[in-house]
This record gives sequence, structure tokens and C-alpha cells, in this order.
Amino acid sequence: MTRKLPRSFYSRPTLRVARDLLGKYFIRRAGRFVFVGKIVEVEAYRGSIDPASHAYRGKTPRNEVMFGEAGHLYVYFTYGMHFCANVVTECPGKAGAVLLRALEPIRGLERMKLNRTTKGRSLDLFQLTNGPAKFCQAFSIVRNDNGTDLLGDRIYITEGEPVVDSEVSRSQRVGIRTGRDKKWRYFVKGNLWVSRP
DNA sequence: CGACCGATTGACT
DNA sequence: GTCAATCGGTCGG
Repeated sequence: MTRKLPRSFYSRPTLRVARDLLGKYFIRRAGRFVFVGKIVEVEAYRGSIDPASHAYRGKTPRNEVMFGEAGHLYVYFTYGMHFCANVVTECPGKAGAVLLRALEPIRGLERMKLNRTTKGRSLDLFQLTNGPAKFCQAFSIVRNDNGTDLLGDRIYITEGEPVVDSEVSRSQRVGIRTGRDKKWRYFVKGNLWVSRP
């Protein structure tokens, strides 16, 4: 695969990191399994200036990873059953994160299917990773992965495939009330794994 | 404390 | 289209 992104990629303004994450390869090693997916949909959450951000009201035990060094994974638990994963951005002390909303599965598909299967129901390929909690379930990302350094070997992101501006679309973010007007969702135009709210 | 509700998903009318 | 699942974060008393 291509080379691992350096810390300097993450230590930048959140909107820039969000757009530039499109096309990158997200890699997760879990025991003998390796999962790889191309990032095709993300949302920026901009800390103290963003009412929709978990970090808007300051640092707490839950969101402290967002206030730390860029290039770590912020994983949170929601709706009593789902996990969602973010990439931490900006410099230490300034909270920022990019929510990974959808990936195009590249490697580890069979195990992803098993991870995503409930009650023996079979899922088609497009439902494997077309949502933030779906992707975490497919890639076995859980509470314990919160804070993981993306410059380590367990979870990391590589250069992947460049996505030119003409292939990028922006929209309002999904599933939030405050800050709904901001177009801080970025996705690859026409990609079949992009979630459709 | 107790009440409310969420960066979601899947099942169902 | 509607709605329950399920639990921890957050906020008011």
C-alpha cells in the first residue's frame, strides 16, 4: 500500500484535513485480520466554534482526545449501541476532529461481512461500510480504540488514491440540529458507499 | 440524583 | 414514511 500519513497532515485546519482525507486508505489490524477501506465521506467538527461538536463546551473525560495531539483516533459511543470514529486535527489544546462517515471496502471484506451480520441475515456489499457506525462495526472499532495513535501500527491512514476537486461534493452535515447550515460534510461524488440520509 | 436525548441503525406500517 | 433499541453524557434541581 502507499505510505503512512505524517503527523503534519493532521496538524492542520479541520476543514482542510476533512477534504484531504477523501481517497485515503484507512487501515486497521486486529489480530491476524487486516481491514482496508478508501475514505469516501467525512464531516468536520470544529471544537469551540462549532455547537455540534462534542468539544464545544470544553474539555471533559469523554472528549479529551479531541484536545490532544493531532493524528489520534477519537471514538465515541452513542445511542446506547453504536461507535463512531474521528480523526483528531489542529494543534494540542485546540479541539478539532473529522468524523469518518463512509468507506469503500478494499480488503478484509469477508470478515467485515461477519462483523456486520446479525441474526444470520446477509448484507450486500454496499451496506457494509456506508455509515459511521456501520464502518466501525465492520472494522471492529470499539471503545478501547479511543485515543489510538494513527502513526502506530494498529490503525493508520495512507496516501491512497488522490481525489480531484471535480470529484468532491459538499453538503450540510447529517443528523445534527445546531450548526445545520454549515456545509462541512465532504464526499466523493457518485461513490456507491456514500450514505444517503 | 433524575430526566432528557443523541455526529445511528434496522425493522416495520 | 415512522419508531424502538439502549446507555452514557450532560444539565437542572
